[in-house]
Amino acid sequence: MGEKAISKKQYIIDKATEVFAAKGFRDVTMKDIVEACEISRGGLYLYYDSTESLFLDVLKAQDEIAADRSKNLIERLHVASSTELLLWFLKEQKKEILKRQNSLSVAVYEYAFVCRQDIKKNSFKENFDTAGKVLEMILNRGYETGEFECEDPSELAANMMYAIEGMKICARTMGISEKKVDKELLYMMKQFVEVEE
Amino acid sequence: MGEKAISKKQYIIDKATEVFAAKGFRDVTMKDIVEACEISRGGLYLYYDSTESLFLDVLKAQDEIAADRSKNLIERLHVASSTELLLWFLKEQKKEILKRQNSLSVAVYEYAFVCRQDIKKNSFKENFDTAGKVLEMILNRGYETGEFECEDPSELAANMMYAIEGMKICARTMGISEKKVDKELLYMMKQFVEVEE
Amino acid sequence: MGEKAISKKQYIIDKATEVFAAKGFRDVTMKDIVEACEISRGGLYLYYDSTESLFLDVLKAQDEIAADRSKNLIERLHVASSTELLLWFLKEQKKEILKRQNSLSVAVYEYAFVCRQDIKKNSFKENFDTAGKVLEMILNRGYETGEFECEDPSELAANMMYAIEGMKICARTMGISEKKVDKELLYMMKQFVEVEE
Amino acid sequence: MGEKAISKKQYIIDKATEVFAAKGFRDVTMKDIVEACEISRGGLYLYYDSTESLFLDVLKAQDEIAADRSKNLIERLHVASSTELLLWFLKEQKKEILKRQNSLSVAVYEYAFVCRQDIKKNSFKENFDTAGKVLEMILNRGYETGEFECEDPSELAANMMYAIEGMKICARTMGISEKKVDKELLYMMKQFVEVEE
DNA sequence: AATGAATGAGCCTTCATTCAT
DNA sequence: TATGAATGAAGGCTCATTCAT
Repeated sequence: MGEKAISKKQYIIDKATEVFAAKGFRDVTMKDIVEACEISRGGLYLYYDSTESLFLDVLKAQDEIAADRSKNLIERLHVASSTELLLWFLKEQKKEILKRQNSLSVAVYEYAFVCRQDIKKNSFKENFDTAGKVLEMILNRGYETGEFECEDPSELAANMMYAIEGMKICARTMGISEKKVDKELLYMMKQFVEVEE
Repeated sequence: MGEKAISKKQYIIDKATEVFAAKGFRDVTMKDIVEACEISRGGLYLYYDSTESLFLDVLKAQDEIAADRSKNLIERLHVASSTELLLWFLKEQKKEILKRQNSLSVAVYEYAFVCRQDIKKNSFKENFDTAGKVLEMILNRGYETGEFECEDPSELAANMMYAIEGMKICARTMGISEKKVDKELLYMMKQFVEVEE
Repeated sequence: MGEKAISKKQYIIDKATEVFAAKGFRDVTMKDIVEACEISRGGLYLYYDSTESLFLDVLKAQDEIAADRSKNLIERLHVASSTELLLWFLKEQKKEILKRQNSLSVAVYEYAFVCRQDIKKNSFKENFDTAGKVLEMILNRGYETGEFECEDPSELAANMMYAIEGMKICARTMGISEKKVDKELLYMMKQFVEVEE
Repeated sequence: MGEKAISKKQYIIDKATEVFAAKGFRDVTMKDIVEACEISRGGLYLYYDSTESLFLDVLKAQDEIAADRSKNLIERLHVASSTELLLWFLKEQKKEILKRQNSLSVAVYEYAFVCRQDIKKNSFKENFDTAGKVLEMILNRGYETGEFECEDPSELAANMMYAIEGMKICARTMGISEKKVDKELLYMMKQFVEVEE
């Protein structure tokens, strides 16, 4: 594949990302993609032969973006206080929880429900684990510096990640108010850090 | 609608429940239902004119089952220790988290992603809230009897419910081991009750 | 068929007449009839096994009504002036031309387009011919009494009937104003009788 | 739409015209069209998404043909006698009245019964009015040249058009003999022009 | 006579996928 | 590479008609 083909592929991925964010995974047809990209049906098939294969590349691109973010955060680990980092992390999570429109998360959930198990392992778990590891790092450091008071940062991180994931799905299936999210995040923090409200 | 029609409807609901549990919501066609029920296409349309209307009745039937369970539990509130009840509750949740095949939960998630907002409110939130209230009741009682040591049973219940929901969705999207579930449930309990492992 | 059955049949015909008048012929289903009659599907089939056979009986009933009307008119032939009778006749026709809602005429047209040729002959032409004969009678008598000035009452009657039929179909396909109908009817009359406007 | 698509569309219109002429409007299904065109179901939907939209294009094509004919006639207005033109006009009408098979007129009637009022106005009335105007032109000119003896060419034209329309519908609903048509047309002419039989 | 649940043929419509250009 | 017309399988839905009760 030449350079040109690569940039064309990237173009398709970018456009498709918007489509999946707007419509989820199941409702997206090849026609939707074709129209969003303003290319021909046959043209799309030169690069992707199903919405699934395209979505996998969309996910991969998202993974890279997420990985970049983590790297940025990790670099900041030593120039900011753990509390600052934690607040930043939770703020990001809150944003993701409440960002109901134009978020890929519904597409991701939908895809996870139908896709082959082995693919889930590769492309999916990673995202969740990466965030978990970042949180764990923050907690560990806070524990070391004495900012946080927790017995087992690893288990705490897991617990928090599950609760955050729970809020995310609740937001998308039954709605959740910003106030409730704040309350819950605050509750979690109080378990291991002094919070001035 | 006569008695016969009601039992036929119940028959369809039962068969459909299996289908939805096996295939989720989006993949189920009227044809699937027809075949599962071994009736004619037109015959099904006498009772339901879409998979959605049928699914709503399936949910309603599930709600009733869940309501019965809660009632049973509440009746036991005063004959069992709070710790016993809590263990029972978490065992049930664990079962639901790990029951990956033949569970309606994926169908419910999928449906929640596409359905009209007002229906979510009615038929969906309820399920989550009911479980939350049961847990809150148990925690409250444990707090009163001194079995549990928690400051705010209500917020604790919310936190636990979100984490449980998070595990549920993780189990369905990326897999989760029984060991991990046990670990997480144990972690949650340790926060407010002495546990002998 | 017993007396009871006859009256039941008449009941069905009456209800069906309303349905055909409201929906034309093609759009009427056995279900429509069943609902209008508030009887069971099977019950209807005891009497009629298609909308066509039912419609034929509806037409027959209409024919009888029309025949009665003609008889009444013919009896009046000698007690009213021809001009009076002509005016009455045209007034009736005008009513029929403009009565766009709840008229059987669309159903009749629709049926005529699809039905077997031999049936048309029997049940259909009659209606048109009966009206033509009545008009001819009136014209003849007016000619005899010197009220009308026409060379060939028979041909005049045919001409008028065609023009009236033309207005009827135009009213149903493209609309026609009452003013236009009046103008046209007046034009026809002026050809053979003095009209004071 | 490229040139190719236009000619394909024209091809479909041509085949569909035959189908509508043979079966009327209501009985025609997308399947009928597909089979007549020998294309795939999906292929037809590329061009038309209902028998109605297709029929409207069929009508449009017919309108153009009719418009061409009128233009030809009008050009002949000054090179032929009005009597000649009138005879030509009536001959055309007679042809249309008696052409019972493979005529679109039944489809047009049927369509008019079910279509939205505003469409009738546009595509339907026109046909009738165009013919009426042509007739009026002929009559007017015959009046001016002294060939015809009529007081009000406009009203005469209207009267004749209604009678012709009446014959057309009678031909399709109850049958009409050629002899009768001739007799009626002759009768109409005699009212304003000397006819040698 | 009467009921109404049940059947299945038949039409409508969409969409992934192919292929000649 | 790129196009977009064409295909046909698959699912949705309706309705005349039957039949056990």
